[in-house]
Amino acid sequence: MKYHTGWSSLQVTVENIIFGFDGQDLKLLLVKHPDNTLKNRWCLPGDSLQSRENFDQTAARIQRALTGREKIHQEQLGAFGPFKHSTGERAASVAYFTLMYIRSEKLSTLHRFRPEWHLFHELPPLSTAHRGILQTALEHIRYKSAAQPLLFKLLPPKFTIPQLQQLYETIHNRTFDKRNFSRKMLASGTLVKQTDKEKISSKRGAYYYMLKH
Amino acid sequence: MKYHTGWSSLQVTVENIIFGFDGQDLKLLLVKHPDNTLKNRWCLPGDSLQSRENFDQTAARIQRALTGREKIHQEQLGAFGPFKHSTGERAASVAYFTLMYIRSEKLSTLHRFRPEWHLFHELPPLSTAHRGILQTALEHIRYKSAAQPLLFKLLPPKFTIPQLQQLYETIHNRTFDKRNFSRKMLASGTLVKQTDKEKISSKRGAYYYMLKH
DNA sequence: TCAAAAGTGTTCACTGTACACCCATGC
DNA sequence: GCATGGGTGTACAGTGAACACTTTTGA
Repeated sequence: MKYHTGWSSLQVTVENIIFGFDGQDLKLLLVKHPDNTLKNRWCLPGDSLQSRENFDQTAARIQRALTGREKIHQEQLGAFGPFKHSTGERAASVAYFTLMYIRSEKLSTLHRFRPEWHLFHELPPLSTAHRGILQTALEHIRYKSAAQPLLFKLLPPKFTIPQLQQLYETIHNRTFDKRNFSRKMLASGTLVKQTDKEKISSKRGAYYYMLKH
Repeated sequence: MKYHTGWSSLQVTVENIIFGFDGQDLKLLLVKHPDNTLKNRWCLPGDSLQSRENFDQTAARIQRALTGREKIHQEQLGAFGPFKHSTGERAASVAYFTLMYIRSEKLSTLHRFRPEWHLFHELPPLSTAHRGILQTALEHIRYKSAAQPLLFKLLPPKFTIPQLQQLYETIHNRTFDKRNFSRKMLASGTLVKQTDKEKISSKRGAYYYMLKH
């Protein structure tokens, strides 16, 4: 055992699972590489560390560069690998996930890697490593959102209970009873009913809610 | 954003939080560096990756080398850093925790880094980075053991309910009602009562239990 | 016989879940 | 006037938490 002597160094990238919700569908942000080996292949957005950055800061920078937004909820999932890449190089990933709501701006105009939102239920093929990371992210989010108000991070400032329920059902891949669901959410005491309604997805319209504070 | 080109490589070590329980006290395995800069300072055991190893394998190797045992429960906590070390180098850690019971063998004879079990309540001073990792490990284990039968991994094949309760109380840093505690543990259906008793810690003696299968 | 730890039951509040009907509106 | 999705209440079971006394035995 070498023990902290004879350091061997490693190529490390920070990969980002960026989930977005537009009030209707759950989506995942993917990019297309401009380099040769992975041309025309959709990938999780990622980058290596810049000098003086730590992992958290790198993940925040990537997310900011692609989405144009600050202060989005972000958590680390862990370190994966090292994998043997198709290029023959061995490299490791530190993976993060991000939860955000999707405003109407087009992403593609913002960045040269052509970031695009993909419907979560219709994702293009990803590499094995990226599929593994995505699977881990999903399990993590399911587990955590069962106990904590995590999924609110995906919602816009104003949202309806049916939207919230749809989001939970997509993530957990099951249905919930709407009476029990709304009772539980309202019982948390963090939702404030607004006076206006969302009238796109139904004739009657559903009241908007906002988070307290 | 460089995006997977112009790789910058990083010095990465795998650090291990190895918890042990001897039926009485919770302990943490620490080592002493043989090199100059950190001489006579207790540290978390860690190492860099050997060629072809992934993070899981490195953690397993370290743990095997120090404890002489295979197949011990091990989970990744995540990636930390990069930190600026006292040597001036920037390096990152991937941290793992391990839960095991302590047999009677002396560790110190097994390894040149003088691994020793330290009482969890009386740890020597550790570096800031290592203290942070340890804190994360504790929170993770508390959170997870509240919902899952994680702490059984710390127990020897034969154990008593009072030992199990003491372990939970140490990890969670609180007391539990012994009637509720034993009822809940027995209700899980995974404990098999033995016919013999542990008679060291009380005159009456406490029945041993084993995990099913 | 006393001290020290082991063992054991009941009650209550809360939480999750099952389940069905009326409401408001645009077409 | 009807189809579509929004909104609401009740009953029951399971789980977690509070709480006190008897048992065993070594010293």
